[in-house]
Amino acid sequence: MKRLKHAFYARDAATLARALLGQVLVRVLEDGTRLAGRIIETEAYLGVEDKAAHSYGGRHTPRNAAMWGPAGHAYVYFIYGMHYCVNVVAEGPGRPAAVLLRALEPLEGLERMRAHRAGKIPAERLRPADLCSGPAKLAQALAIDRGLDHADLVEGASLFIERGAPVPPAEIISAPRVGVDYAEEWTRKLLRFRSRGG
DNA sequence: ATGACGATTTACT
DNA sequence: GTAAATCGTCATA
Repeated sequence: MKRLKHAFYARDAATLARALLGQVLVRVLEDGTRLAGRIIETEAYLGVEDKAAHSYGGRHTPRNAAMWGPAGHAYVYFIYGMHYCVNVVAEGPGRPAAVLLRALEPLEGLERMRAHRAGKIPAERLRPADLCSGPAKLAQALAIDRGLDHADLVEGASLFIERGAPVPPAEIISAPRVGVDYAEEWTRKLLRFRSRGG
């Protein structure tokens, strides 16, 4: 498989969000274990004009600094006091846009993902479909935390994306983004993308 | 120094 | 359907 290069990421977030569907997110653990999943759901956060984005209004804080950095790096943030979410930085300098990875279809390292997700959850509920079916779930399954904020997906060794089969436009379902009810007119915009049939 | 809140998940009624 | 869990971050002072 071939790793996606910088040019793939350096596009507007909505275009990147659609292009990421079907690509394969790869996480290499400290011990060399490879975890991978096909990206099946994304959300685009467009930049300073997007009231749902962390960069809205030009906000540039320690937390969201990665959004202002180079395309093709990770933006990982901690939310609700207990969860991490993973984004892929889009666009380029001065354009703080990113794509939130919302769901994967697990492909490699399922046992390890299950172990990461375990905790109090009964084994029966750790079917493959439950491992990466949400932004915080996939971060947990792939052991992605603040340590991977700013990680370079183009050159880095621990997190990157490999070329998969792109999802044709006709197979992409658009919907409003989740959890952004505060974003006024930006709440309704169709910036969430899902591969039909998962 | 303080306080309100969040790009979620889970369990429970 | 509703609510709890749980704390870093940021705006305000």
